[in-house]
Amino acid sequence: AAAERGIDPAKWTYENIATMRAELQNLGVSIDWSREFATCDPEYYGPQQAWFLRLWKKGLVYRKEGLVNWDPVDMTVLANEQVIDGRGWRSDAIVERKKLTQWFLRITDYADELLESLKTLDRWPEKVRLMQENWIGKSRGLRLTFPFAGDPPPGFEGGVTVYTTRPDTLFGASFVALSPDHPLTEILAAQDPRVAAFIEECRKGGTSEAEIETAEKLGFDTGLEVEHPFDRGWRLPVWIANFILMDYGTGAIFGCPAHDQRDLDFARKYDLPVTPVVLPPGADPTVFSVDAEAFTDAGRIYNSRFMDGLDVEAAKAAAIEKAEALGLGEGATVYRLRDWGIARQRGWGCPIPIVHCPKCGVTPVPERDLPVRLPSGMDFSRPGNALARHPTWKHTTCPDCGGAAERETDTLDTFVDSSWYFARYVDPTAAEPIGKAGADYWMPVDQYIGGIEHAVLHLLYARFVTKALRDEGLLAVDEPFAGLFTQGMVTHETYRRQNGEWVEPGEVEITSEGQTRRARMKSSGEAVVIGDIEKMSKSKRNVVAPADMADTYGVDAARLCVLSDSPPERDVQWTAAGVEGASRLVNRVWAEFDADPTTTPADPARETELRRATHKTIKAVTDAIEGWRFNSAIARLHAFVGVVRQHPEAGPARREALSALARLIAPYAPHLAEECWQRLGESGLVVAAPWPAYDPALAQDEERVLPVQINGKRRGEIRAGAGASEAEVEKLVLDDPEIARRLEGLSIRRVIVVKDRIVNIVAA
RNA sequence: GCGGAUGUGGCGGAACUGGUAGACGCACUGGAUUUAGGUUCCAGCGCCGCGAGGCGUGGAGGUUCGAGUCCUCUCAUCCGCACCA
Repeated sequence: AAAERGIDPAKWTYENIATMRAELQNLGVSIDWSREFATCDPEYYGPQQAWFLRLWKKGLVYRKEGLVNWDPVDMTVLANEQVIDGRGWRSDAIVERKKLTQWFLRITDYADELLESLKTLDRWPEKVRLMQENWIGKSRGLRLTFPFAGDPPPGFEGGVTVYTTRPDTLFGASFVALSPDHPLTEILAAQDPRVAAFIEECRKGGTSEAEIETAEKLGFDTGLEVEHPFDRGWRLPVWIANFILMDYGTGAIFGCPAHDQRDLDFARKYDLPVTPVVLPPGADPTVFSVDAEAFTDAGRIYNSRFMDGLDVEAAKAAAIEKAEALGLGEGATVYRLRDWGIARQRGWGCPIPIVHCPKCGVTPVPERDLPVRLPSGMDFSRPGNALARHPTWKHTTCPDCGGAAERETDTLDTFVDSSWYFARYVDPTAAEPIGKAGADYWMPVDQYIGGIEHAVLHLLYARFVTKALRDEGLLAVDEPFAGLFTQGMVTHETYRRQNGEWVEPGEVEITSEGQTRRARMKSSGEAVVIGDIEKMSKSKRNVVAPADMADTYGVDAARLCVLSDSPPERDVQWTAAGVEGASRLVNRVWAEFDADPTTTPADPARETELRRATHKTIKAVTDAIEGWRFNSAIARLHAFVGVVRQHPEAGPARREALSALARLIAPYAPHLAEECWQRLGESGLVVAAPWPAYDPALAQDEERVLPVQINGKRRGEIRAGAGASEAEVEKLVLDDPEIARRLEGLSIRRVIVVKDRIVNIVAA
């Protein structure tokens, strides 16, 4: 964003922060600003570098080759988001998957704990725990080696080792397939230009799993053959296939087309055999066949020699036992979770505090020399790493030998920044990365709030970093967030100029002609393309701030409007419609406090009526807030104001009602509430006043209206006292002339009375 | 492709554990106040039907005295898929 505007990213970032801080303050959001920091402050990323080095010394940080999106025209690494349909967003060149030495954090060392301690997070949404469980993807299976028929290819030892979660289907194998990134594939590519060409074909396009998994399946028959581990006379062809990920399992699979859909698609395309070995319950083994759809459910094993007749689970165990006895495999636990690649080739980020010395190798910067600061004057006008091409920054001396050396020019993924900031808030100026006294007092975070889009990555990284820092003695908790609430996405229409540039909604003027809506730039009149409704994001620029609404209607109306629209966990399409209603509520509330009450003496029945409404409202609003149903709470306040207005008589009931109203509305409309509180003659601030309590006896009606159904259809209603017994209610129903008329000619089979709820008569 | 959600009037949504579907708000319609417009107030407002009544919670089945809610299948949309963060 800064490069697009030709300004320094630091300036851009701090200006944005200032804007947002002003907006939050204007909205009256209660934040302890004394603890504020930015993750791009050296005072923050310095301590981050300190713990990074501690993890490095511990072996939790390491370097290995990883795949990146490479734009061959701009000669730069692209983020997945910058790869559109396999092409670079600026250059439009076909992106290649390229290997680069990268920095990684060993999150997989914590895979089991990350999975197990999900169970302790009882104040997290079930769906998030489920998504994390699936993401970690623990599976029990078999690691199994298929020996080569004949000698292995030159330069390669042993056979092809695959991992499978379905060893029960081994007799349905029809091929073995390697990832294009498998070591054997690379050896073959060096020997055979056709293999090299095939790999090159496979590497076209981005690195994202979605892209790889939805790409058309491509295969290459290497001509090599392996022996089936359970029948050495049975030979299987070795293919290379683009849908096999090097990062999962062993980077090689055996294909069982009858019982795996991807294998089946592959087998159909390349005309490989399809042999069913799991018989669906009730199917006839002489007739059953697999056509276009693989059978992946449980059944009975057949066509499988020593496993015949077993169920799927028993056969898995039998196959693992057999493989172990043969010395060709062993039962294995495998995780889908991969180590976390944290290096970015971007100038604007936390520098990795490492020096590369020609003599000493990879050398950490001593703690006394931290923070390693970003230089000023980086050139962001071209794509690529501005830090790497800075003229002087990287040249330094080796902290160990004192000889000439170069700094690491990769920076840390900003996910690292966001994985521990909450622990820095406990003491933002502490000398240690995390102030102990503060952490002991504040951690874990009682209630964390974030968008559902963070369900896996951010929340998993933060959990991992917490555990890693705990093991370093920097934290004493196992989990960072005791409670989690996931907000829905706020979405808005997107707009693009003719040149493809995203445009902010504020710059666009919309006109409607009947059904068609057109958009154009307010400034130039240039036609703008109206795009999809998507989550608000900086990159798509479809962000709207509530500030405009506050300017027109006041902050309290804006707050009420935002909160009353929909429950917070649900996605919302941003609209200013509804702010009128919020504004009216503010005015109506004030009108009640501002009005001179009538001096008519209060009628006891009306007093009670108002008191009941007050106590019911307190209960409903309190319950709604505790259940995060802010929209329902506001609906109840709307209704309550109407009742208060119907009871203008001065008296204790009205005073009780107004006192409750001021306190109940305070979280939503704090400025209004304080004015109302003062008008009541109360001292102090309403935010400091106790939350109103309700009397349970007053918070319910004395009498209930029970609908009466006949055969499930509503046919009338009766009035009964609250808590009336089934017998009492049944008598009232049967005595009701209207019900009796309805039942003429019918005989009653059964009367179902649900206390205080409903009556249903089954009659024929 | 895989994982997770969501789907209710013209619109945002309500309905806590299976028990009156549509609270509350927006929009709209009519009326009162006003010279007029706006504000404010009152009333109406799921669909079909003159009515009795019938039909209605994406679609198709099922369980139940009773289903928006539970089960099976299905469709659509959204979020995530490891370099947007």
